[in-house]
Amino acid sequence: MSDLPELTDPREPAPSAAAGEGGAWHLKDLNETQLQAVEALDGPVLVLAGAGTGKTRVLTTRLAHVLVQGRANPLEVLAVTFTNKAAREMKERVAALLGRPVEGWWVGTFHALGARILRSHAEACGLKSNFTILDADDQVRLVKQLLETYDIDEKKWPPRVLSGIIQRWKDRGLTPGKVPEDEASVVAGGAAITLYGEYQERLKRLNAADFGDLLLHCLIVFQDQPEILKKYQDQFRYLLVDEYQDTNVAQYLWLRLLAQAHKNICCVGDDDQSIYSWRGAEVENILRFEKDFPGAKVVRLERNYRSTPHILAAASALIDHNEGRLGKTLWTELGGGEKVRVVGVWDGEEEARVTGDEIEALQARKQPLNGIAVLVRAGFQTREFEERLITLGVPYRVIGGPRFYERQEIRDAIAYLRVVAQPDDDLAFERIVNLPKRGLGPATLQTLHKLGRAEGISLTAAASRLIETDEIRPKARQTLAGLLDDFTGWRGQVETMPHPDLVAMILDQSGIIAMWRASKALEAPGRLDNLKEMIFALEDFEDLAGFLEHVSLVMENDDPAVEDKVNLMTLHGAKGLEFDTVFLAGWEEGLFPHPRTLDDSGGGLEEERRLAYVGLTRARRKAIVSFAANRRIHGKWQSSLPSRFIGELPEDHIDVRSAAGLYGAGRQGSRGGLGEGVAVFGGAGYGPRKRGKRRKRGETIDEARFEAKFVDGDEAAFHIGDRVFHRKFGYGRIVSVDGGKLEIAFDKAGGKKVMASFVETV
DNA sequence: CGAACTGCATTTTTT
DNA sequence: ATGCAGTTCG
Repeated sequence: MSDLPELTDPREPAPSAAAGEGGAWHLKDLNETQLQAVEALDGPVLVLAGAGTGKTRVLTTRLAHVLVQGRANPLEVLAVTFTNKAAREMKERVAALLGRPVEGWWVGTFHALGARILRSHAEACGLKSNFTILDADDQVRLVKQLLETYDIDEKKWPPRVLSGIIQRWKDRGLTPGKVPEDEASVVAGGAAITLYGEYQERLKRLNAADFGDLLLHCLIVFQDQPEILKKYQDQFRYLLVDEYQDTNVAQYLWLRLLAQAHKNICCVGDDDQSIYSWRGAEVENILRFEKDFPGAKVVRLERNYRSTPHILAAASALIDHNEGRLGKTLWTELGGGEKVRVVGVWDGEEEARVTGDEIEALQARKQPLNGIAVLVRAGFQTREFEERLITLGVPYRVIGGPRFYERQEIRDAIAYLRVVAQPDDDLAFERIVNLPKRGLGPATLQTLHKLGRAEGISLTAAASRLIETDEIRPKARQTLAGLLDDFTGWRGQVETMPHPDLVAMILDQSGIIAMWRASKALEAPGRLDNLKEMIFALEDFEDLAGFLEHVSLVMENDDPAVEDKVNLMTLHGAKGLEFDTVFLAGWEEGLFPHPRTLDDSGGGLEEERRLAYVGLTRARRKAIVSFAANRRIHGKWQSSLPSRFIGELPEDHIDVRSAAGLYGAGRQGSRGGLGEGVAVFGGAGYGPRKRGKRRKRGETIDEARFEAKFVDGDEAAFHIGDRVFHRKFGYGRIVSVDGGKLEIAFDKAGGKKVMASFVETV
């Protein structure tokens, strides 16, 4: 395990039938099955693409092939993905294959394409073409409002939950009228269905659509207006679908309708990588493909170009425990490589320490940090690794954190823009009517709501009427009039002023810039920076509307992976990525498989297992699975057993290094090789030896050991106002001291709460 | 209006 | 433990 294994030619170009045929330059480098998948242009095709089998290459080559062959022009090709990232990649790679950019084609996410169609036919489902797209946050707010108006107990039916229920119905293509009786009467005591109807009414009134509507409304339009459907059916000669195992019913119906005329639909996916059932995905779609599209050709991509034989064997054996798979047998011609390492440690801290040491060792051997990932089941688990990497001074990035456009100040700013662009957008109006504080409190808002509801008009409209009356106090009336004037003024400039200037002006005149300037909150400077950044980002868009569409549909996390950093992310976040070395942390019962998934009769467990499979198959050369015997979850210490998935890994392909006794005695199906007589972990050059005494399993751990870090640390040496240095955040000044925690205003990174042990005075 | 207090839940995440 | 949301008090 000193150096990475020598691999026999990782990217051996597969000789194939196409290689020799002149002219088909874009087909060279494909292996035989890949070629089949690319060349089967007529009729329905299902490509079962195992992990690491060159799925993206097939997808893009096929698209290029359709165009090169002159089977269709770009307008006649529909290619759908789930993420903007995947869509972008597809565009780039096809353009690269063709050696020229492609214009006007229909490549995008389901939602973006749905929105594109809907903008042209909005009136067919009761919207105007400038409808607003609501994000998850808006959806919940709206549901909450409805709960208040209908006096439903929010404690009993939290808005988030109800919003989720509505969303799931939409995922299944169900309008309020189509939800089955028996289901409707049961869910949330029958309240959910009523709410769903009202919710849809409200959306229409707001001239808004949520994400689910982008597809659902398309379906309705297609159903009510066959001539519109026909137009698109005829137009799309070739359809290509990525990650088919992740489609929900609405997406399935949408695709099936559009594919009806030419039936040239190619779906690519892997049932073993279906990990999104909780957000409406139906594996059944892929399992049923051959029935849905009679005469479908099925191509299995089974040759793996990514991982070593041990990793592949371990992953295959694991996933083999699932039932109802379409079944694939991955193989590779790669040679060499280490077995999958399975590491048992005492607790989460040790897990982080050991992982960190291993990463440092890789770093010392000049392995790029970008090629290293630590994958965890749940987001909170990244924290321990972060802390460890910070102390080691190893650069890292956390993938999947909060996103730019979800920040409060950005959403506030956007709300202003939304009201400018779309005066019916009550949700946005409400968000900013009293922001910054201008004395338009709940009383005024209530009056507005009442009037709006009575007259069936938007809040903006209600406001302009209200200021003509004396139903509200003169002061509020004046302020409101001023605000409306501002909006009118801004709207008047939309056409004439460059939009970044306009937005800068709006942010200024609205007072939100001044608000943050005046704020003495720790994070205020950072917020101002973000607002500036947003104005800067506006340059990239044609106009305000284009920007708003981007914000609603493309809430992306584009972290340019240019810097060399270790990647920390959840298993879900890792799908579609690959790394030389993958650390799979926290493989314990009670954490992974996650208990919340286990009640659902077996299906949940299988999805967790697929998640494990996804994790393992991310690794090119090295996979290290770890589990801790003790872990603190939600502030409580608990001891835990190794995940059942560890027991499902084939003995011949794993290398177990666990401290003796860390496997609980009660572990079922434990094999002799595990737990007893194995090299005691820590004896083999694994960095600092544990201090403190060891406890018996099940006994509460010595909390003092953790306290100690702070007590005998230099906490006492910190005072408010001190200048300090932090490895990650740089220089800053202490704002408050709370035991082992410091609040620091960093010069660059803004306000943060950090552990005293991670900073030093300067 | 804002600070302080209380109760409560706490997987995964895209669009 | 922690953070968030809702409530209460000054």
